[in-house]
Amino acid sequence: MSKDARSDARNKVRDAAIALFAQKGVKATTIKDIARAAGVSEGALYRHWASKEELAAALFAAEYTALSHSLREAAGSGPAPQRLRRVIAWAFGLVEAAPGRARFLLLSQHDALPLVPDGLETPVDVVCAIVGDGIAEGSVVDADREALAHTVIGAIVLNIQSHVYGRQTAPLGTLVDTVADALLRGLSTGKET
Amino acid sequence: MSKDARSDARNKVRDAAIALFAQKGVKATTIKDIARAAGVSEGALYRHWASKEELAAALFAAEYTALSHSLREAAGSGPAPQRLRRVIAWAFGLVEAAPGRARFLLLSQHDALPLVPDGLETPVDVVCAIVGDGIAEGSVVDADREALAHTVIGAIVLNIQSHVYGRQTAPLGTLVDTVADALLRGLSTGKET
Amino acid sequence: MSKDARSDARNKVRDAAIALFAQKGVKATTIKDIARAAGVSEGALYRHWASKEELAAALFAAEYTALSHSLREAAGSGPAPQRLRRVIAWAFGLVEAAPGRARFLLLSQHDALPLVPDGLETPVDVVCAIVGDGIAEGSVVDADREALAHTVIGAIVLNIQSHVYGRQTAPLGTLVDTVADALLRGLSTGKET
Amino acid sequence: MSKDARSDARNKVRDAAIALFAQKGVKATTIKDIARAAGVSEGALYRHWASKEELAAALFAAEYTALSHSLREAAGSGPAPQRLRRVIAWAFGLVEAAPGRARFLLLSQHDALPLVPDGLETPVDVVCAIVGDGIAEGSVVDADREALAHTVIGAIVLNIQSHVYGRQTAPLGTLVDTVADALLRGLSTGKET
DNA sequence: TATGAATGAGCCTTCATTCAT
DNA sequence: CATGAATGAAGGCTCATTCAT
Repeated sequence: MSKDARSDARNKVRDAAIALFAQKGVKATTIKDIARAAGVSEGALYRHWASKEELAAALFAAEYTALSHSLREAAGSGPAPQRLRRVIAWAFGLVEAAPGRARFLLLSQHDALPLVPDGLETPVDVVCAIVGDGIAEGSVVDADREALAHTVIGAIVLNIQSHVYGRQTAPLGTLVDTVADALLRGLSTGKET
Repeated sequence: MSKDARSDARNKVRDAAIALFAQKGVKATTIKDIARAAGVSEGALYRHWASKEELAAALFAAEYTALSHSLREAAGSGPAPQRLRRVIAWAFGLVEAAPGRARFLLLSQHDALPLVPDGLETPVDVVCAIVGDGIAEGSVVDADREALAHTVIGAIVLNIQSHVYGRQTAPLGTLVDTVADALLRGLSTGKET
Repeated sequence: MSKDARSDARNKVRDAAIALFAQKGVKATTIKDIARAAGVSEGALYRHWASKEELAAALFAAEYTALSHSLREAAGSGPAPQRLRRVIAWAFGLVEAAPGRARFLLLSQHDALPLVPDGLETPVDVVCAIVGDGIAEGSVVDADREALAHTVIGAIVLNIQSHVYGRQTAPLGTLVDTVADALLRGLSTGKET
Repeated sequence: MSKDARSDARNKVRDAAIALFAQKGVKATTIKDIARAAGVSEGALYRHWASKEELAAALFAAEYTALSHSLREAAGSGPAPQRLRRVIAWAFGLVEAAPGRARFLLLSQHDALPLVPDGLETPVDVVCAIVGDGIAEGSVVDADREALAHTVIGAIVLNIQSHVYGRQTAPLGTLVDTVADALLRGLSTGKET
């Protein structure tokens, strides 16, 4: 079906673009690069996205919100500290399962973050919400919700970054507890709901 | 004096370039942009740096190592937890004192970090060293030094980022204790040396 | 047909470039010059050649080897002195038939000769071979083959040059016998095989 | 004396420029190259010549006419064939004594020849005159003077070129007789005056 | 509809020339 | 006078985008 064919092209382009953007950055990746890697023509690309920049923005937004959903799902339910631990574990797991996607999100954030539309739920929102829940339920210390959430996210992101850039050689999986313990010891009140 | 004039040109270019790189990134900033903003000719730039890439790398390396030195100085001496708290306070202070520099370091890291020569001491090294000292002296929990250091750095960086991008509206100064308390509660053993 | 269009572009560029290189030399001819003269865009040029230098080298190599083949054909067979006379006649004829090509070969030789790949047969090789044959068959004096060949080629080239530069106003056609007689009287043994 | 100092600068520039022009061609040699090699400032150059092109033209014209004088002197007197033989010997000798100058004359001729003012005596004129004398005195065959002269000059130039470009490995000195014999056998009537 | 050749604005860089010191 | 930093036009080349086929 033509619909499927089109979807195929979209997917091939999406995967190729993410991989290339992750390797070289958006600016350094050319339309020709993407088209060749995806096995489509350069013109075909413009049938689905209006420009290279829009492609990057759309891809980033999609990955970014997909990440939010996955994170929310991975967090599950229960007391906030437990949910945060699961978030950390899941994030570290993602890098090992899909390093290209992780690198893409990392590398493109400064280019693309400003282009993400306002209403969408972001991974930051997800963690903020969990922290907010924790404060409400008394399991997380009562402090600036955003500040605590960014503390958690920062810890995750930088550990991932150091792994991706090769400074951290220990497998991320082995660090989940180290990071989560340190973080949760800092954020938790110790009281369970 | 010609010496001063030369320094002036260098400094004007440096400041203009840092501001522009911070606004738009290295790739999106043109030589013409920099020359115009600095009030010098395009050619003049090549008397001081061999290429745009080298300019970016030199600027980044200089700021990056200056940051390391400042961080080390700001940390002072004493038990690691106290030194880390001072690092956090200093970093948050820097953003309010020199937002352009902070944005430059944040935005250029993915472009320029790979170009920083190997031997130099980085801000990451500084924090790692402090954490390492803390572990040695028993004031910091005994865990992967890099992971803990990146947890601290990530917390700092992401809080700065959220401030720079306007998500966090509270002045960073008011968040020092929130972030430091959470982090240090997580990292400290409670034992002082 | 697209195939023809492509060939057209290549040919238009080739002809324009040869003419311009012949007028001003490779270095002094700009890509813009060529594109304008050929009626194509500047970028189009890079679809066929990787750089201006490669364009010049490819064009020169093609003309240079085409010249070799023509020379060899024009020489025909028979005793070396007769073949050399035909070479001279043919070379002088070429200048009148295609002065642009001749000028191009003359003007570009210092720029482009070093870029011609080693294995190719050059016009110099052709004349050397004829002289070598002549020595072997006893129709040419027994002396350094290269030196004799360059004597012949030099006589041809300089007469062409003086014609192209307007010093020699007599039509080259009328000089074939003058030059050939002088040269062959000098090279021949007088013995026919 | 300042006059001497100026002359020194002129000479240093001249020698450096000739060497560089001979190595890389006029276009590829920069003012900075010349100034550095000559040990003078870039601005100093403009005190003696109005532009790089004028420098090249002046240098070429000077070498070109110096060559004429040397050639005329070297030719000496006597029957034309003997004088031509001395011309050949002298030219081949020059290449071994001053290869830079020879290369410069060879390489720059297409760029600079059109700029040589009309009235000056050129090496071509010198040979033409000798050939003309030869015809008048009956020692050279009665044919187009220019054509015969260019035959001689071409033989010289191409043999030098093949030597300079490394195709001819035999020392030029050993080829004087080969080339001169062939040429003079072709041009002479055999009658001495 | 898909293709990929063509376009041309714009980029980085060079370098002849000028001129303040 | 000599110097060499500054200028800025111009060059070669790239690449996002368009459009004829």
